[in-house]
Amino acid sequence: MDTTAYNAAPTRLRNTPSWLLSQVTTHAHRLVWGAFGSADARNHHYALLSALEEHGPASQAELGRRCGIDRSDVVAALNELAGRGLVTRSPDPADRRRNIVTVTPAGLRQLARLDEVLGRAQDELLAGLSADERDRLIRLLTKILDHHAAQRPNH
Amino acid sequence: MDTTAYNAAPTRLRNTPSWLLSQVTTHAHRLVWGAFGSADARNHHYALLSALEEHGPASQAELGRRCGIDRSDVVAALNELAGRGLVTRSPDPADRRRNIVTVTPAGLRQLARLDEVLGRAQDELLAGLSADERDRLIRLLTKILDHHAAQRPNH
DNA sequence: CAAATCTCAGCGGCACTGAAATTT
DNA sequence: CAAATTTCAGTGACGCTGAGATTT
Repeated sequence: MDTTAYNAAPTRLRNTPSWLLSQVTTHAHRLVWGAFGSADARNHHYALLSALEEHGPASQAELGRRCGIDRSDVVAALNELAGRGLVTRSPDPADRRRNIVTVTPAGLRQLARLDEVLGRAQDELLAGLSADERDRLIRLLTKILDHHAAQRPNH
Repeated sequence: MDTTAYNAAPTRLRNTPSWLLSQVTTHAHRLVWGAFGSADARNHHYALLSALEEHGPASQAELGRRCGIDRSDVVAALNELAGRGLVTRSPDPADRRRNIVTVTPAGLRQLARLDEVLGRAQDELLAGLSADERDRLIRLLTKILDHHAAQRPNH
């Protein structure tokens, strides 16, 4: 007798892309959460540190746009990062509505740590796929994302 | 100047499968939520109705296992479905720990309604992909899911 | 006794809304 | 004036935990 959950899932669900996506994303979330938890971090922290490392200092609104994080959640995540000395917030003299957020050396070290544990989580997540299949998956997901980004520029 | 969010996303994120998955799943959730909302339903409702339609009456624990829904959330969703006459709960005479959950004719009509709106949401979600690419995506996601189901039988 | 089932109360990450205060 | 930015308070779907009561 087959006792696995997914093999017994209703045909309707197994044929529905959005259901497959959410199931796989749940697995991914579990793995990444475990990996980041060992470094006391969350998804938003990694995204924000990545954006700051790649593009340099930025306003909170810009960070939110780049990472696809709501303005409100950017505030909360930056509070946590700043509280631990991983980023600094300073007023923008050129536009006093804005904060300029900058990543600190400690923030860059944390990012490197997260890169490592995150890589291992990806390997676990995709353990069932060949290198070719992983490439194809990334390309397909990127294509969907780009399509919707074109339909729905910024939020 | 390019003002789209996803094209500007950090390279680290765009190369991380789990991030791509969660972004696409967020889009999917928005579309499906909108579709189901027009029929006053949620994801769990569709999953449970699907399982009942395909496999016939079942206990709550079995429904949870089949659909990948936590026992606790099964209770809540069935409360809502039963309250609207879409399923019935009756004690199992053969094992009095269990309820036997059965879908009603109204539940089947609701399922048919949901099938229709859900199909349109999938088309929107995958509008950027060819039929071939959609097939490939489904196969890749299924392969990941089956791999983890084998590693992690039930829950 | 151990294990399974149903139920309830509650938590936490994440996406999101609405509104206020400030500045452009 | 309208629009953008930061911030806060709060909501809601969803995954999950722990515990109690009942039954096998």
